[in-house]
Amino acid sequence: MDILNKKYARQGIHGIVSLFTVEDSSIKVLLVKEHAGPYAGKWILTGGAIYNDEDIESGIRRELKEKISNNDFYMEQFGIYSNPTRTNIVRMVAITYVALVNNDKSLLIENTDDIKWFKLSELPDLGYDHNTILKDSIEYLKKIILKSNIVKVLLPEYFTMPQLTKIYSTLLNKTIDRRNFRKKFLSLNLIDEVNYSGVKKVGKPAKYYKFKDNIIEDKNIF
Amino acid sequence: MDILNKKYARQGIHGIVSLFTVEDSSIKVLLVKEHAGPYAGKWILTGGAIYNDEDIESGIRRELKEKISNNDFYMEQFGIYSNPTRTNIVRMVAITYVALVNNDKSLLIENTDDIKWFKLSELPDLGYDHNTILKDSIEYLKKIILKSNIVKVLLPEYFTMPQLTKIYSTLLNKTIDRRNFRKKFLSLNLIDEVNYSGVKKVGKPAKYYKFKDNIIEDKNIF
DNA sequence: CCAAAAGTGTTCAGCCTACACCCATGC
DNA sequence: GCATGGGTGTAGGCTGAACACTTTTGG
Repeated sequence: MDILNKKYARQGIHGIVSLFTVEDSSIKVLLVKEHAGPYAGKWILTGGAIYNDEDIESGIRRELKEKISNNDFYMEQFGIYSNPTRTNIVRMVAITYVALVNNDKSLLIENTDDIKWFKLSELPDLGYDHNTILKDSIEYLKKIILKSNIVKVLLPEYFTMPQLTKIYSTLLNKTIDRRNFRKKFLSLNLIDEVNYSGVKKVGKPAKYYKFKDNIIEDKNIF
Repeated sequence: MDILNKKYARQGIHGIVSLFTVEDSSIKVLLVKEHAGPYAGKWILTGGAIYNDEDIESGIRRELKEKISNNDFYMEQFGIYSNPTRTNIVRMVAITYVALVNNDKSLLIENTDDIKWFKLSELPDLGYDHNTILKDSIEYLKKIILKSNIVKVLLPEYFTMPQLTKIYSTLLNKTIDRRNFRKKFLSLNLIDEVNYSGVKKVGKPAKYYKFKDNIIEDKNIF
């Protein structure tokens, strides 16, 4: 490739990530406010331009490190947006990722007005083509949680069946029969029962479980 | 993005495609011989650098137009190879596609020694990281043919159940029960019976079918 | 009539769904 | 003991796999 040829000059790669979490039974996505350019003032997805000497996943993790304190998240590439008019400075190809992170109150490094978790039911209009990317991300997320144990990052180490059921029910946005879910999930052999007693509440106490180590499989959960 | 910043300068995008076809009950992939650079003389997958003003799919179709006469192929993006050391001139991110095309003898525009269809059982060692990309392509191809009617491009307009079964059996590299396959495929509602009589052979004559128009769905075929 | 190839029907097992029922706790 | 919530069991329907049987042709 002739690097001086105008046809190829001035291309760049954007790594863009839809980082989701679940809090109070709703899904939230991390957005930042754009400072400059044609979409200044608009909310956009996180990520940014990738350096020459890093792969895309590293670039995204670098960007997120500046924004959230928890770096233990699940991440998966799902799309590409290569329309040459999607940005108007230089030609940028967007490589898009879906990510999941456990929420806790201390997650955001700076709790300013320029970075916030948004409920999916209260989304603003996003800059660039990020409305489309986010919509596609949500669709993709629903698909992949049915095929692996990636919700692991959304739960504490020890958790109960009702907790697990609730996460799935929230992410899929539908009611799930707790009795059938229990049987199905146990049969997948992804979790082990642990001897642990949580905080006591009304009703029969729930058993606690933990995910087995390092299992990401392609089984269909539903 | 500051386009003069060295961190971002000199990046480019490769569109790379594993173009498959089926001929004589075997899968073949189109390879070209590399002329220059560190891998000169090696066989590699088709594709190339994407121009500033085109999206990736257009770039790949432009490249393929120079090589094959039939432009009616199915194409789907499946991967990204962004390791910064995968090429050694400038930093190139590879966006990879799987494609399927109907084979006929006049397919190749130039029938030189520098472009050839290779059976998967007789593959040479490929240049760059294309061995990996091709391996991943095959895996991906097997997955997607179970979820849509993309094999349409591999068949004539009117075809029989035995023909269809054979294509699937070849692509998946396993034996398929013709009776169960027939029932399953018909229930998907992707094809219509047509009133047509093919060449007569030994045995009961097969019914002919054609694909319905414009259906690409996410049903699971197996 | 027989072989060959295509098409039809039947049976069984496994899985999902929808529920009824039982069990352990706090008050 | 009773309300609350978690855990167990069962019956019906759908789907896929295995395979016996029937149909239509050529010779």
